[in-house]
Amino acid sequence: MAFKHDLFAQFARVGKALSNGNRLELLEYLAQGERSVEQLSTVAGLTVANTSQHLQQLRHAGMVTSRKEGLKVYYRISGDDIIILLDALRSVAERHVTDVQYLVNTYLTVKDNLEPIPRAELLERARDGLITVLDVRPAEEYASGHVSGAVNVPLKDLEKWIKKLDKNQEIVAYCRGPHCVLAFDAVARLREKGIKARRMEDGYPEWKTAGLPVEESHSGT
Amino acid sequence: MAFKHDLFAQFARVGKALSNGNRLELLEYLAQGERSVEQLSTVAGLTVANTSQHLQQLRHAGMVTSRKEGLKVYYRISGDDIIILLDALRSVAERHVTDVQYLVNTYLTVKDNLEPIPRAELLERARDGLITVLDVRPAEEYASGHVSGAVNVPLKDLEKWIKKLDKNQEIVAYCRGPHCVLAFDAVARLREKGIKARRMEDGYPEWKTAGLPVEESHSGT
DNA sequence: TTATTATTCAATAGATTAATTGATTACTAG
DNA sequence: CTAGTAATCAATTAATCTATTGAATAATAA
Repeated sequence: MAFKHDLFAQFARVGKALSNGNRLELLEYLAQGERSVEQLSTVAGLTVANTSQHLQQLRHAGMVTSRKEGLKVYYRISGDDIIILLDALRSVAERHVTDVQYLVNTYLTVKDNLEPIPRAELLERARDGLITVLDVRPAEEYASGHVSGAVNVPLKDLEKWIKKLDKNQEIVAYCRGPHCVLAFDAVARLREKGIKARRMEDGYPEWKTAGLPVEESHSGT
Repeated sequence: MAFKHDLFAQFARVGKALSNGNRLELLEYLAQGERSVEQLSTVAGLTVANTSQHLQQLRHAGMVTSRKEGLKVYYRISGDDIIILLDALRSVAERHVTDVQYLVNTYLTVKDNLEPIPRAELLERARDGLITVLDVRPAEEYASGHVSGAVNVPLKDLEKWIKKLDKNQEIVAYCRGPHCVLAFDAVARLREKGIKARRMEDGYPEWKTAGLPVEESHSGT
Protein backbone atom coordinates (compact mmCIF):
# COMPACT_ATOMS: atom_id res chain seq x y z
CA MET A 1 0.00 0.00 0.00
CA ALA A 2 2.99 2.29 0.29
CA PHE A 3 2.97 2.57 -3.46
CA LYS A 4 -0.60 3.81 -3.57
CA HIS A 5 0.08 6.30 -0.82
CA ASP A 6 3.20 7.63 -2.53
CA LEU A 7 1.46 7.90 -5.84
CA PHE A 8 -1.43 9.92 -4.48
CA ALA A 9 1.04 12.13 -2.66
CA GLN A 10 2.73 12.86 -6.00
CA PHE A 11 -0.54 13.59 -7.73
CA ALA A 12 -1.26 15.98 -4.88
CA ARG A 13 1.87 17.93 -5.80
CA VAL A 14 0.22 18.86 -9.05
CA GLY A 15 -2.98 19.62 -7.15
CA LYS A 16 -1.04 21.89 -4.81
CA ALA A 17 0.26 23.82 -7.77
CA LEU A 18 -3.35 24.51 -8.71
CA SER A 19 -4.43 25.42 -5.20
CA ASN A 20 -3.56 29.10 -5.30
CA GLY A 21 -5.31 31.80 -7.32
CA ASN A 22 -2.13 33.70 -8.13
CA ARG A 23 -0.51 30.60 -9.53
CA LEU A 24 -3.56 29.89 -11.66
CA GLU A 25 -3.38 33.41 -12.99
CA LEU A 26 0.30 32.97 -13.84
CA LEU A 27 -0.57 29.75 -15.63
CA GLU A 28 -3.21 31.54 -17.68
CA TYR A 29 -0.65 34.03 -18.91
CA LEU A 30 1.89 31.31 -19.54
CA ALA A 31 -0.71 29.46 -21.57
CA GLN A 32 -0.54 32.35 -24.06
CA GLY A 33 3.17 31.77 -24.60
CA GLU A 34 6.60 32.21 -23.11
CA ARG A 35 7.02 35.07 -20.60
CA SER A 36 9.77 36.52 -18.42
CA VAL A 37 9.44 36.72 -14.64
CA GLU A 38 9.11 40.48 -14.79
CA GLN A 39 6.39 40.41 -17.41
CA LEU A 40 4.45 37.91 -15.35
CA SER A 41 4.86 39.85 -12.13
CA THR A 42 3.55 43.01 -13.80
CA VAL A 43 0.54 41.43 -15.39
CA ALA A 44 -0.39 39.45 -12.28
CA GLY A 45 0.21 42.37 -9.94
CA LEU A 46 2.68 40.53 -7.71
CA THR A 47 6.15 41.43 -6.52
CA VAL A 48 8.97 39.97 -8.57
CA ALA A 49 10.20 37.87 -5.65
CA ASN A 50 6.79 36.45 -4.99
CA THR A 51 6.25 35.70 -8.68
CA SER A 52 9.60 33.97 -8.83
CA GLN A 53 8.69 31.78 -5.90
CA HIS A 54 5.35 30.80 -7.37
CA LEU A 55 7.02 29.97 -10.66
CA GLN A 56 9.47 27.74 -8.88
CA GLN A 57 6.64 25.88 -7.25
CA LEU A 58 5.06 25.40 -10.63
CA ARG A 59 8.35 24.13 -11.95
CA HIS A 60 8.66 21.63 -9.10
CA ALA A 61 5.21 20.36 -9.95
CA GLY A 62 6.40 19.90 -13.53
CA MET A 63 3.93 22.36 -14.99
CA VAL A 64 6.37 24.89 -16.40
CA THR A 65 9.93 24.91 -17.66
CA SER A 66 12.37 27.80 -17.83
CA ARG A 67 15.35 28.91 -19.85
CA LYS A 68 17.76 31.71 -19.22
CA GLU A 69 18.68 34.15 -21.96
CA GLY A 70 20.96 36.97 -20.95
CA LEU A 71 19.65 38.56 -17.81
CA LYS A 72 16.16 37.24 -18.23
CA VAL A 73 14.60 33.92 -17.33
CA TYR A 74 11.73 32.85 -19.54
CA TYR A 75 9.10 30.46 -18.31
CA ARG A 76 6.75 28.42 -20.42
CA ILE A 77 4.01 25.84 -19.98
CA SER A 78 5.57 22.37 -20.13
CA GLY A 79 3.02 20.87 -22.49
CA ASP A 80 -0.44 20.97 -23.99
CA ASP A 81 -1.69 18.61 -21.33
CA ILE A 82 -1.39 21.50 -18.86
CA ILE A 83 -3.87 23.50 -20.89
CA ILE A 84 -6.24 20.56 -20.95
CA LEU A 85 -5.90 20.26 -17.17
CA LEU A 86 -6.58 23.95 -16.65
CA ASP A 87 -9.66 23.79 -18.83
CA ALA A 88 -10.91 20.75 -16.92
CA LEU A 89 -10.42 22.65 -13.68
CA ARG A 90 -12.23 25.72 -14.98
CA SER A 91 -15.06 23.70 -16.29
CA VAL A 92 -15.53 21.79 -13.02
CA ALA A 93 -15.49 25.08 -11.12
CA GLU A 94 -17.98 26.62 -13.48
CA ARG A 95 -20.33 23.71 -13.25
CA HIS A 96 -20.15 23.00 -9.53
CA VAL A 97 -19.00 26.04 -7.60
CA THR A 98 -21.98 28.35 -7.22
CA ASP A 99 -19.81 31.40 -6.62
CA VAL A 100 -18.22 30.91 -10.01
CA GLN A 101 -21.62 30.72 -11.63
CA TYR A 102 -22.55 33.93 -9.89
CA LEU A 103 -19.36 35.70 -10.97
CA VAL A 104 -19.67 34.53 -14.53
CA ASN A 105 -23.30 35.53 -14.76
CA THR A 106 -22.68 38.90 -13.19
CA TYR A 107 -19.63 39.94 -15.13
CA LEU A 108 -19.51 37.98 -18.31
CA THR A 109 -23.01 37.60 -19.61
CA VAL A 110 -24.19 40.04 -22.17
CA LYS A 111 -27.95 40.06 -22.36
CA ASP A 112 -28.42 38.47 -25.78
CA ASN A 113 -27.59 35.10 -26.99
CA LEU A 114 -23.97 34.80 -26.15
CA GLU A 115 -23.47 31.33 -27.43
CA PRO A 116 -19.83 31.31 -28.42
CA ILE A 117 -19.02 30.12 -31.90
CA PRO A 118 -17.33 26.68 -31.88
CA ARG A 119 -13.80 26.47 -33.20
CA ALA A 120 -14.65 24.19 -36.10
CA GLU A 121 -17.40 26.45 -37.35
CA LEU A 122 -15.21 29.52 -37.01
CA LEU A 123 -12.46 27.93 -39.05
CA GLU A 124 -14.81 27.06 -41.86
CA ARG A 125 -16.49 30.44 -42.07
CA ALA A 126 -13.21 32.34 -41.78
CA ARG A 127 -11.86 30.35 -44.71
CA ASP A 128 -14.87 31.36 -46.73
CA GLY A 129 -14.16 35.00 -45.86
CA LEU A 130 -17.48 35.34 -44.10
CA ILE A 131 -16.07 36.68 -40.86
CA THR A 132 -13.22 38.70 -39.43
CA VAL A 133 -11.42 37.10 -36.52
CA LEU A 134 -10.48 39.65 -33.89
CA ASP A 135 -7.75 39.17 -31.29
CA VAL A 136 -8.39 41.65 -28.48
CA ARG A 137 -5.38 40.82 -26.32
CA PRO A 138 -2.55 43.33 -25.79
CA ALA A 139 -0.22 43.68 -28.74
CA GLU A 140 2.63 41.76 -27.15
CA GLU A 141 0.50 38.72 -26.47
CA TYR A 142 -0.74 38.79 -30.03
CA ALA A 143 2.85 39.10 -31.19
CA SER A 144 3.97 35.96 -29.42
CA GLY A 145 1.29 33.88 -31.10
CA HIS A 146 -2.25 34.19 -32.47
CA VAL A 147 -4.95 32.50 -34.49
CA SER A 148 -3.99 32.39 -38.14
CA GLY A 149 -5.44 35.34 -39.98
CA ALA A 150 -6.67 37.14 -36.88
CA VAL A 151 -6.49 40.93 -36.65
CA ASN A 152 -5.11 42.42 -33.44
CA VAL A 153 -7.13 45.25 -31.94
CA PRO A 154 -6.44 45.72 -28.23
CA LEU A 155 -9.52 46.90 -26.37
CA LYS A 156 -8.31 50.47 -26.02
CA ASP A 157 -8.06 50.82 -29.79
CA LEU A 158 -11.44 49.24 -30.44
CA GLU A 159 -13.51 52.43 -30.83
CA LYS A 160 -11.06 53.83 -33.34
CA TRP A 161 -11.08 50.57 -35.29
CA ILE A 162 -14.86 50.35 -35.37
CA LYS A 163 -15.10 53.64 -37.25
CA LYS A 164 -13.31 52.39 -40.31
CA LEU A 165 -15.16 49.09 -40.31
CA ASP A 166 -17.66 47.83 -42.84
CA LYS A 167 -20.76 47.46 -40.68
CA ASN A 168 -21.94 44.43 -42.58
CA GLN A 169 -18.85 42.46 -41.71
CA GLU A 170 -19.37 39.85 -39.02
CA ILE A 171 -16.81 39.79 -36.23
CA VAL A 172 -15.66 36.93 -34.00
CA ALA A 173 -13.56 38.02 -31.03
CA TYR A 174 -11.32 35.94 -28.78
CA CYS A 175 -8.74 36.50 -26.06
CA ARG A 176 -7.02 34.43 -23.37
CA GLY A 177 -9.54 31.81 -22.48
CA PRO A 178 -13.15 30.99 -21.71
CA HIS A 179 -13.37 33.46 -18.82
CA CYS A 180 -11.23 36.26 -20.16
CA VAL A 181 -13.25 39.48 -20.04
CA LEU A 182 -11.63 41.13 -23.03
CA ALA A 183 -13.60 39.29 -25.69
CA PHE A 184 -16.86 39.67 -23.77
CA ASP A 185 -16.22 43.37 -23.56
CA ALA A 186 -15.35 43.69 -27.21
CA VAL A 187 -18.45 41.82 -28.34
CA ALA A 188 -20.66 43.98 -26.15
CA ARG A 189 -19.16 47.17 -27.55
CA LEU A 190 -19.36 46.01 -31.14
CA ARG A 191 -23.00 45.10 -30.73
CA GLU A 192 -23.74 48.51 -29.28
CA LYS A 193 -22.57 49.97 -32.54
CA GLY A 194 -24.87 47.67 -34.44
CA ILE A 195 -22.16 45.32 -35.61
CA LYS A 196 -22.80 41.61 -35.73
CA ALA A 197 -20.31 40.15 -33.28
CA ARG A 198 -19.84 36.89 -31.44
CA ARG A 199 -17.29 35.43 -29.11
CA MET A 200 -15.08 32.54 -30.07
CA GLU A 201 -15.30 29.45 -27.91
CA ASP A 202 -12.49 29.45 -25.27
CA GLY A 203 -9.32 31.35 -26.21
CA TYR A 204 -5.96 31.23 -27.90
CA PRO A 205 -4.35 28.45 -25.83
CA GLU A 206 -7.25 26.10 -26.49
CA TRP A 207 -7.23 26.93 -30.18
CA LYS A 208 -3.56 26.17 -30.40
CA THR A 209 -3.86 23.00 -28.32
CA ALA A 210 -6.58 21.77 -30.64
CA GLY A 211 -3.96 21.80 -33.39
CA LEU A 212 -5.66 24.55 -35.38
CA PRO A 213 -3.63 26.99 -37.48
CA VAL A 214 -1.65 29.65 -35.63
CA GLU A 215 1.02 32.19 -36.43
CA GLU A 216 3.81 32.26 -33.88
CA SER A 217 6.89 34.34 -33.35
CA HIS A 218 9.89 32.04 -33.42
CA SER A 219 12.34 34.88 -33.03
CA GLY A 220 14.62 34.92 -30.02
CA THR A 221 13.08 37.95 -28.40
CA MET B 1 -9.65 43.47 -12.06
CA ALA B 2 -11.50 42.43 -8.95
CA PHE B 3 -13.48 40.03 -11.10
CA LYS B 4 -10.42 38.30 -12.42
CA HIS B 5 -8.97 38.01 -8.95
CA ASP B 6 -12.20 36.59 -7.51
CA LEU B 7 -12.57 34.15 -10.34
CA PHE B 8 -9.07 32.74 -9.96
CA ALA B 9 -9.66 32.50 -6.22
CA GLN B 10 -12.72 30.36 -6.91
CA PHE B 11 -10.86 28.13 -9.34
CA ALA B 12 -8.27 27.71 -6.64
CA ARG B 13 -10.93 26.24 -4.37
CA VAL B 14 -11.20 23.32 -6.73
CA GLY B 15 -7.41 23.18 -6.90
CA LYS B 16 -7.25 23.06 -3.11
CA ALA B 17 -9.56 20.09 -3.09
CA LEU B 18 -6.99 18.30 -5.27
CA SER B 19 -4.02 19.37 -3.18
CA ASN B 20 -4.07 16.54 -0.66
CA GLY B 21 -3.23 12.91 -1.32
CA ASN B 22 -5.88 11.54 1.00
CA ARG B 23 -8.58 13.53 -0.73
CA LEU B 24 -7.40 12.29 -4.11
CA GLU B 25 -7.59 8.74 -2.83
CA LEU B 26 -11.13 9.34 -1.57
CA LEU B 27 -12.04 10.73 -4.98
CA GLU B 28 -10.66 7.63 -6.67
CA TYR B 29 -12.94 5.42 -4.60
CA LEU B 30 -15.88 7.73 -5.12
CA ALA B 31 -15.24 7.56 -8.84
CA GLN B 32 -16.20 3.87 -8.64
CA GLY B 33 -19.62 4.74 -7.25
CA GLU B 34 -21.48 5.90 -4.19
CA ARG B 35 -19.88 5.12 -0.80
CA SER B 36 -20.62 5.73 2.87
CA VAL B 37 -18.24 7.64 5.11
CA GLU B 38 -17.31 4.49 6.97
CA GLN B 39 -16.55 2.52 3.80
CA LEU B 40 -14.35 5.32 2.59
CA SER B 41 -12.53 5.68 5.89
CA THR B 42 -11.77 1.96 5.93
CA VAL B 43 -10.49 1.74 2.40
CA ALA B 44 -8.43 4.93 2.68
CA GLY B 45 -7.05 4.03 6.11
CA LEU B 46 -8.21 7.24 7.79
CA THR B 47 -10.20 7.84 10.95
CA VAL B 48 -13.89 8.40 10.39
CA ALA B 49 -13.73 11.98 11.67
CA ASN B 50 -10.87 12.84 9.38
CA THR B 51 -12.60 11.24 6.42
CA SER B 52 -15.75 13.17 7.18
CA GLN B 53 -13.83 16.42 7.21
CA HIS B 54 -12.10 15.72 3.93
CA LEU B 55 -15.43 14.84 2.38
CA GLN B 56 -16.89 18.10 3.55
CA GLN B 57 -14.05 19.97 1.95
CA LEU B 58 -14.70 18.14 -1.28
CA ARG B 59 -18.35 19.05 -0.99
CA HIS B 60 -17.52 22.72 -0.49
CA ALA B 61 -15.43 22.59 -3.64
CA GLY B 62 -18.45 21.15 -5.44
CA MET B 63 -16.77 17.87 -6.29
CA VAL B 64 -19.04 15.51 -4.37
CA THR B 65 -22.61 15.47 -3.16
CA SER B 66 -24.12 13.53 -0.28
CA ARG B 67 -27.42 12.07 0.76
CA LYS B 68 -28.50 10.63 4.07
CA GLU B 69 -30.26 7.30 4.26
CA GLY B 70 -31.02 6.03 7.73
CA LEU B 71 -27.93 6.31 9.84
CA LYS B 72 -25.56 6.46 6.90
CA VAL B 73 -24.45 9.33 4.73
CA TYR B 74 -23.55 8.38 1.18
CA TYR B 75 -21.22 10.50 -0.87
CA ARG B 76 -20.88 10.48 -4.62
CA ILE B 77 -18.92 12.28 -7.33
CA SER B 78 -20.93 15.25 -8.52
CA GLY B 79 -20.46 14.62 -12.23
CA ASP B 80 -18.47 13.01 -14.98
CA ASP B 81 -16.44 16.16 -15.39
CA ILE B 82 -14.77 15.32 -12.08
CA ILE B 83 -13.48 12.08 -13.55
CA ILE B 84 -12.16 13.94 -16.56
CA LEU B 85 -10.42 16.39 -14.25
CA LEU B 86 -8.86 13.61 -12.20
CA ASP B 87 -7.59 11.90 -15.32
CA ALA B 88 -6.13 15.17 -16.58
CA LEU B 89 -4.37 15.59 -13.24
CA ARG B 90 -3.00 12.04 -13.30
CA SER B 91 -1.82 12.37 -16.81
CA VAL B 92 -0.02 15.66 -16.16
CA ALA B 93 1.62 14.12 -13.11
CA GLU B 94 2.65 11.05 -15.05
CA ARG B 95 4.13 13.08 -17.86
CA HIS B 96 5.90 15.79 -15.90
CA VAL B 97 6.62 14.68 -12.36
CA THR B 98 9.67 12.45 -12.46
CA ASP B 99 8.85 10.81 -9.15
CA VAL B 100 5.59 9.58 -10.61
CA GLN B 101 7.41 8.13 -13.59
CA TYR B 102 9.75 6.38 -11.22
CA LEU B 103 6.92 4.96 -9.10
CA VAL B 104 4.99 3.82 -12.12
CA ASN B 105 7.99 2.20 -13.70
CA THR B 106 9.00 0.50 -10.48
CA TYR B 107 5.66 -0.84 -9.38
CA LEU B 108 3.42 -1.09 -12.39
CA THR B 109 5.46 -2.20 -15.32
CA VAL B 110 5.47 -5.82 -16.17
CA LYS B 111 8.44 -6.69 -18.31
CA ASP B 112 6.66 -7.44 -21.59
CA ASN B 113 4.65 -5.24 -23.78
CA LEU B 114 2.12 -3.83 -21.44
CA GLU B 115 0.35 -1.66 -23.94
CA PRO B 116 -3.16 -1.49 -22.57
CA ILE B 117 -5.97 -2.36 -24.93
CA PRO B 118 -8.01 0.71 -25.93
CA ARG B 119 -11.65 0.80 -24.90
CA ALA B 120 -12.99 0.83 -28.44
CA GLU B 121 -11.00 -2.22 -29.44
CA LEU B 122 -12.00 -4.05 -26.29
CA LEU B 123 -15.66 -3.41 -26.92
CA GLU B 124 -15.47 -4.76 -30.44
CA ARG B 125 -13.57 -7.90 -29.57
CA ALA B 126 -15.69 -8.63 -26.52
CA ARG B 127 -18.81 -8.42 -28.70
CA ASP B 128 -17.28 -10.96 -31.03
CA GLY B 129 -16.66 -13.23 -28.03
CA LEU B 130 -12.92 -13.18 -28.60
CA ILE B 131 -12.01 -12.13 -25.08
CA THR B 132 -13.14 -12.38 -21.48
CA VAL B 133 -13.31 -9.12 -19.60
CA LEU B 134 -12.13 -9.48 -16.03
CA ASP B 135 -13.00 -7.11 -13.20
CA VAL B 136 -10.45 -7.62 -10.43
CA ARG B 137 -11.86 -5.15 -7.92
CA PRO B 138 -13.37 -6.30 -4.61
CA ALA B 139 -16.83 -7.83 -4.93
CA GLU B 140 -18.65 -4.84 -3.47
CA GLU B 141 -17.12 -2.42 -5.93
CA TYR B 142 -18.07 -4.73 -8.78
CA ALA B 143 -21.56 -4.94 -7.34
CA SER B 144 -22.10 -1.20 -7.41
CA GLY B 145 -21.23 -1.01 -11.09
CA HIS B 146 -19.08 -2.74 -13.71
CA VAL B 147 -18.32 -3.05 -17.40
CA SER B 148 -21.16 -4.84 -19.16
CA GLY B 149 -20.42 -8.52 -19.42
CA ALA B 150 -17.36 -8.44 -17.18
CA VAL B 151 -16.64 -11.31 -14.80
CA ASN B 152 -15.70 -10.42 -11.24
CA VAL B 153 -12.69 -12.23 -9.82
CA PRO B 154 -11.09 -10.37 -6.90
CA LEU B 155 -7.35 -10.84 -6.79
CA LYS B 156 -7.44 -13.27 -3.88
CA ASP B 157 -9.65 -15.64 -5.88
CA LEU B 158 -7.58 -15.41 -9.03
CA GLU B 159 -5.49 -18.59 -8.61
CA LYS B 160 -8.60 -20.67 -8.00
CA TRP B 161 -10.29 -19.16 -11.05
CA ILE B 162 -7.31 -19.73 -13.30
CA LYS B 163 -7.51 -23.46 -12.74
CA LYS B 164 -10.90 -23.85 -14.34
CA LEU B 165 -10.02 -21.58 -17.22
CA ASP B 166 -9.64 -22.46 -20.87
CA LYS B 167 -5.99 -21.56 -21.47
CA ASN B 168 -6.69 -20.43 -25.00
CA GLN B 169 -9.09 -17.77 -23.89
CA GLU B 170 -7.69 -14.25 -24.00
CA ILE B 171 -8.26 -12.13 -20.90
CA VAL B 172 -8.51 -8.37 -20.50
CA ALA B 173 -8.39 -7.14 -16.92
CA TYR B 174 -9.36 -3.78 -15.48
CA CYS B 175 -9.85 -2.17 -12.06
CA ARG B 176 -10.18 1.31 -10.64
CA GLY B 177 -8.14 3.47 -12.94
CA PRO B 178 -4.94 3.86 -14.92
CA HIS B 179 -2.70 3.47 -11.89
CA CYS B 180 -4.63 0.87 -9.97
CA VAL B 181 -2.30 -2.01 -9.17
CA LEU B 182 -4.92 -4.74 -9.19
CA ALA B 183 -5.15 -5.14 -12.94
CA PHE B 184 -1.37 -4.98 -13.35
CA ASP B 185 -1.05 -7.71 -10.78
CA ALA B 186 -3.70 -9.88 -12.34
CA VAL B 187 -2.18 -9.61 -15.80
CA ALA B 188 1.23 -10.54 -14.47
CA ARG B 189 -0.11 -13.61 -12.70
CA LEU B 190 -2.16 -14.75 -15.66
CA ARG B 191 0.83 -14.48 -17.93
CA GLU B 192 2.90 -16.54 -15.53
CA LYS B 193 0.42 -19.33 -16.08
CA GLY B 194 0.80 -18.99 -19.81
CA ILE B 195 -2.49 -17.26 -20.36
CA LYS B 196 -2.77 -14.45 -22.87
CA ALA B 197 -3.72 -11.43 -20.81
CA ARG B 198 -3.72 -7.69 -21.26
CA ARG B 199 -4.79 -4.72 -19.26
CA MET B 200 -7.67 -2.50 -20.26
CA GLU B 201 -6.91 1.16 -20.78
CA ASP B 202 -7.74 3.18 -17.65
CA GLY B 203 -10.44 1.74 -15.38
CA TYR B 204 -14.13 1.51 -14.64
CA PRO B 205 -14.86 5.22 -14.05
CA GLU B 206 -13.34 6.19 -17.39
CA TRP B 207 -15.22 3.43 -19.17
CA LYS B 208 -18.47 4.63 -17.70
CA THR B 209 -17.68 8.27 -18.38
CA ALA B 210 -16.99 7.43 -22.01
CA GLY B 211 -20.62 6.34 -22.22
CA LEU B 212 -19.80 2.68 -22.82
CA PRO B 213 -22.14 -0.06 -21.62
CA VAL B 214 -22.20 -0.76 -17.89
CA GLU B 215 -24.31 -2.75 -15.47
CA GLU B 216 -25.16 -0.83 -12.33
CA SER B 217 -26.96 -1.60 -9.13
CA HIS B 218 -29.88 0.78 -8.84
CA SER B 219 -31.08 -0.82 -5.62
CA GLY B 220 -31.28 1.28 -2.48
CA THR B 221 -28.53 -0.56 -0.66
C1' DT C 1 -36.74 5.67 27.51
C1' DT C 2 -32.14 3.96 26.80
C1' DA C 3 -28.48 2.05 24.15
C1' DT C 4 -26.20 1.78 19.82
C1' DT C 5 -24.41 3.31 15.53
C1' DA C 6 -22.86 6.65 11.88
C1' DT C 7 -21.57 10.99 11.26
C1' DT C 8 -20.43 15.63 12.36
C1' DC C 9 -18.72 19.29 15.30
C1' DA C 10 -15.27 21.85 18.10
C1' DA C 11 -10.90 22.58 20.01
C1' DT C 12 -6.15 21.83 19.63
C1' DA C 13 -1.14 21.29 18.25
C1' DG C 14 2.06 20.84 14.65
C1' DA C 15 3.07 21.47 9.89
C1' DT C 16 2.79 23.97 5.71
C1' DT C 17 1.96 28.06 2.89
C1' DA C 18 1.94 33.00 1.28
C1' DA C 19 3.67 37.43 1.06
C1' DT C 20 7.21 40.78 2.53
C1' DT C 21 11.73 42.42 3.10
C1' DG C 22 16.42 42.87 2.21
C1' DA C 23 20.55 40.50 0.72
C1' DT C 24 22.84 37.83 -2.94
C1' DT C 25 23.90 35.90 -7.40
C1' DA C 26 24.45 36.04 -12.49
C1' DC C 27 24.86 38.57 -16.33
C1' DT C 28 25.63 42.82 -19.35
C1' DA C 29 27.35 47.26 -20.69
C1' DG C 30 30.39 50.95 -20.12
C1' DC D 1 36.54 46.89 -12.68
C1' DT D 2 32.07 49.16 -11.67
C1' DA D 3 27.26 50.04 -12.06
C1' DG D 4 22.93 48.43 -13.19
C1' DT D 5 19.42 44.94 -14.08
C1' DA D 6 16.74 40.43 -13.59
C1' DA D 7 16.04 36.88 -10.86
C1' DT D 8 16.71 34.13 -6.86
C1' DC D 9 17.57 33.20 -2.02
C1' DA D 10 16.88 33.45 3.02
C1' DA D 11 14.50 34.85 7.00
C1' DT D 12 10.31 36.31 8.98
C1' DT D 13 5.33 36.73 10.18
C1' DA D 14 0.58 35.74 9.63
C1' DA D 15 -2.56 32.72 7.87
C1' DT D 16 -4.16 28.26 6.64
C1' DC D 17 -4.23 23.20 6.69
C1' DT D 18 -4.02 18.42 8.69
C1' DA D 19 -4.82 14.98 11.90
C1' DT D 20 -6.24 13.89 16.54
C1' DT D 21 -9.22 13.83 20.34
C1' DG D 22 -13.44 13.78 22.67
C1' DA D 23 -18.08 15.60 22.75
C1' DA D 24 -22.49 16.32 20.33
C1' DT D 25 -26.12 15.13 17.09
C1' DA D 26 -29.37 12.25 14.51
C1' DA D 27 -31.47 8.00 13.42
C1' DT D 28 -32.62 3.35 14.76
C1' DA D 29 -33.60 -0.64 17.67
C1' DA D 30 -34.61 -2.77 22.08
